[in-house]
Amino acid sequence: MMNIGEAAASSGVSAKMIRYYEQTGLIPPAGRTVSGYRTYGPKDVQILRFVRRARDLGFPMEKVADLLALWRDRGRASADVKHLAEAQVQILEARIREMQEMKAALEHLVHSCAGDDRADCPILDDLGGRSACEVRPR
Amino acid sequence: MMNIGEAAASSGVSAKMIRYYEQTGLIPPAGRTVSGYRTYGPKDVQILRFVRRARDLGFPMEKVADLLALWRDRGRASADVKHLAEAQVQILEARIREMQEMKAALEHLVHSCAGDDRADCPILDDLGGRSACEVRPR
DNA sequence: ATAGACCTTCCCACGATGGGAAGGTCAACC
DNA sequence: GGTTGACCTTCCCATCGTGGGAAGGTCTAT
Repeated sequence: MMNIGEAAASSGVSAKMIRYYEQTGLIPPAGRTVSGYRTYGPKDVQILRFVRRARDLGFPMEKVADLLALWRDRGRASADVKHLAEAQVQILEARIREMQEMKAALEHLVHSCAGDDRADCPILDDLGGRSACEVRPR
Repeated sequence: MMNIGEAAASSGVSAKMIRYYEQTGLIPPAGRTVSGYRTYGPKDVQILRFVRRARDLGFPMEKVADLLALWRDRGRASADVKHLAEAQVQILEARIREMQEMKAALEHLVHSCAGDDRADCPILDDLGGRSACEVRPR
């Protein structure tokens, strides 16, 4: 059994976040010592690592909760897990595309700018609305 | 001269955001009618559009403020603008890379999962920590 | 016994955005 | 003139996930 600090160190989730996850119900309340300290066993650390890894894959907390529920459910269908993962892939793809568009637009402007000590600057001209080229409403 | 609603419609910035930008000092305080309504002229709308476009390129508000300052500064060096833009490109690249890594890891897992009605699921196994493959600390 | 490293709860902040309440104003129409 | 509906104002709250820090309690080692 370990303190929250040790659990944090061995799971990669900060103590702050562990408390937050507990508070929001993502993870079950930790055990407590008589003096009120939270206690964690290896199984709890495994749960924390699970959360950490799912977050590293970009899942929002809500989806992490779904994944945890499936993890606990011995009678789950792997298809359900796969669907969650595929949906997440699509979300990532959309974000990547969006940012690539930004990057392309920005690089275009960068290339057109001399970048010297003169004031003339196509980047500012463009932002100022000289040639409208809507990127896409956020 | 127009109301905030019209300024919002013709700049693509919501009325809420226009007030927020004013409150945080990103844009100068709008004029007011005797009854307290904010008033906007074409120049103000141009500023709003500038902000909108810079945000569309992913610049955080702080950098938008820098860009606005350069825009107003007749004696600027275009190199300063270009540096801001290049830094932003690098930030976008970093984010894109990060998300591509997530996506690749996730796709790998997706491909290894049968996605049928059986409980066996390599995705959950991986999240559960069976085979560690750190993605990278956030 | 005291120091220092831990823990607890509680509140605040971020970045940008939206929602909504409570109340004032304007324009148009009868 | 009066009413209606669309606008405007300010103010507060929520998001999402994370960190900072204060005020106070606990544990461990010297």
